[in-house]
Amino acid sequence: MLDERKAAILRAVVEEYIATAEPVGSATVARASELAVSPATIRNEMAGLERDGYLTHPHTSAGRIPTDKGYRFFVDNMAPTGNLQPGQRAAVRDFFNRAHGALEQMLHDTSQLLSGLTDYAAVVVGPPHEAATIRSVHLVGLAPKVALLVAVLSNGVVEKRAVELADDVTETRIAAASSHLAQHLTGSALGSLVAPPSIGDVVTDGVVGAAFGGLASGDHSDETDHVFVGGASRMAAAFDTVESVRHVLATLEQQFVVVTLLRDVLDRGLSVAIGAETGLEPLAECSVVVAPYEVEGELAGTIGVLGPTRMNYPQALAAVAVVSQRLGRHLTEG
Amino acid sequence: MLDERKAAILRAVVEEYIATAEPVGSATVARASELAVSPATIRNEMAGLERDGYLTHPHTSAGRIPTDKGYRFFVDNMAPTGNLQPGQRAAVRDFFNRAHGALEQMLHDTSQLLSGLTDYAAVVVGPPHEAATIRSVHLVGLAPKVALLVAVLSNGVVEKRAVELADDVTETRIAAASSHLAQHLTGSALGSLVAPPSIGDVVTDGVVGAAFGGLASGDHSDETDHVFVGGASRMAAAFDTVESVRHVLATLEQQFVVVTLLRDVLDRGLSVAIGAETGLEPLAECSVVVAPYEVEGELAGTIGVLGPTRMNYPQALAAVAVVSQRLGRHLTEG
DNA sequence: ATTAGCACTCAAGTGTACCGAGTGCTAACG
DNA sequence: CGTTAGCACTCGGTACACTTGAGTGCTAAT
Repeated sequence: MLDERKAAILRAVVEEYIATAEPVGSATVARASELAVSPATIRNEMAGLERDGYLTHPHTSAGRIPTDKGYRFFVDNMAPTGNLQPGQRAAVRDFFNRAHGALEQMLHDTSQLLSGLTDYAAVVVGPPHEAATIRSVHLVGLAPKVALLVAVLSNGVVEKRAVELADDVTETRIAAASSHLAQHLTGSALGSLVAPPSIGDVVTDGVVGAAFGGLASGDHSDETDHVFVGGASRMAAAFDTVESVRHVLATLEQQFVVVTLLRDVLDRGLSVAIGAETGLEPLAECSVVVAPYEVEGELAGTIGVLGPTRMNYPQALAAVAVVSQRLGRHLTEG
Repeated sequence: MLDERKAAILRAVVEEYIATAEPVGSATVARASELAVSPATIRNEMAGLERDGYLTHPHTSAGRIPTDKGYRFFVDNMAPTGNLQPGQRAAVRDFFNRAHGALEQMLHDTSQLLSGLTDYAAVVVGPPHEAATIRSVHLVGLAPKVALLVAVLSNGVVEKRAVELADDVTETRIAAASSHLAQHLTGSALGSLVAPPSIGDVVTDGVVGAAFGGLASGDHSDETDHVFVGGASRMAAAFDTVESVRHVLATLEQQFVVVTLLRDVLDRGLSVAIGAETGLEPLAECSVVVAPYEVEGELAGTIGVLGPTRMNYPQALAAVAVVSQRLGRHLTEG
């Protein structure tokens, strides 16, 4: 553990570097920190911090910049749990008061909100579907050989699956299958479906089977369906080479990877992953701040912010905390 | 109009610049073009081309690069309507044979495909909803004061709208409203809906009205709902400053702008918009290649590719043409 | 009309010198 | 003994001069 003064110096370096993106030298620290000591003393201490792996040196005659470990210490031991600026607080409140309807739109807009608050990219992962129960199921014929299964879930999500039909299934058979499905599936959780019993008619049974299979099998692809990434362009500004931007963008485009990342971080009991801690090569220069949100007391989903390792952690933590909380409350009530 | 030789030289410059991204000089053109003339002659001609606005000069001792006008001429008069590479042809065929079900998933995947073919960003705009007819409508109660209206359209799209209810509308009233809506709206086009007649019960009528209002009013936001942008990270590689990338990204994130852009270009009867022709400031360094696709003979939607002005037009045109055609055919059949 | 020849331009690369920010070390200080 | 002033040292950045070479535009010869 670091002694009092080393910690203060580290904090000063981190805060300064976050603000300016330039290596910070002993003089700057002496000025910025509350410590009434000379730059020389600061230098000695910084040498120690470097030996212990909290700081680095781009080159001999430059100031210090934090390492991942340095950021980690900063976040764990002294992130001031910043508050949002009053204007931002108001923006969040406004946003959630102007309650929009559909869940998916809501999550999408939330990712925009969060990105706007932080000026980084924001990710919002919707509630998993397995837990939700089915409120209604309908099978609708579309074309001669294809029908669409539409299920409305208790959380407001609408799941749809195309169902391939054998040749010339009549409208009435589809209707029969539809009501049979509705009768047996309504009320059960998507994660634990049991196949409806046979109805006697072999054609209808086939339709029911196909439709049911679509619903049950689709589960694994669920996660992919409701991830919303907002403001990717904002985080571009935080990097200085096109290559870095491309790597990060490419990663953000893989929804599955993003979802996994957030879940991983949460599973490890963290709320921040810094640089290599993300476990993803292309995100080596990035940090992620995550928070779960709860609906009706149950863990429902995750939100997160992705920015450069030198992101404004206090601000990002505050934004994520506030938004996750309000989002959860909003979804619980509405 | 350009004489034979000038055209050949312009073509050589454009093709070379597209390939190398470096200003091309008279010697290179003399080597690359079929013309059996000396660099000096080429120089004279290039000076003419520059005077006429087809080429520019980054600086005195550099080669020439095409202007927007130069690209325009190239595209209009001699884009070789390139063919896809055999491997890519096969990839497209494979893609459309492995027909996935739901329309939206399909469009999303198509944007990925197109982006993969061209290595630029791809945009796919789905069919407008107004033309589609309603195949089925259901109103599903979600929470005490909120229900969800779900409409399945003939093109396979599922529209959903949250409907706010007055206090304590009973399940049976919702059911009544649902079947009343189904009875009167099924079969009509989303663009020309007429309000269902009163049913006698004032509460139920209220629910019906609210639901109907949601459907009818939502039209304008339709376009936003089904634009799919794929491979934005790919086009990052084509630019050399982070700023450029950010501008383009930010534009691509505004779905409405993207849709409008594609429609505008098509409305002007173009299939390519180059640089300033896009009409969008942040896309000054970009070109867009678009094509409509038809479902059952009717114009249904648009696809497009967005890349740098020095994009590989023949390739992009070929890719867009093939994909739009196969997409249309696929949607018509399936 | 074409082209060889040539003077000219200018970006990019190279070497040198210098500045200055910042360090690490040492010796003095309280 | 911790702190600090002083100082030599390091090294990236900038400025400048110089060279190189790609490429042009013009002119005069073919």
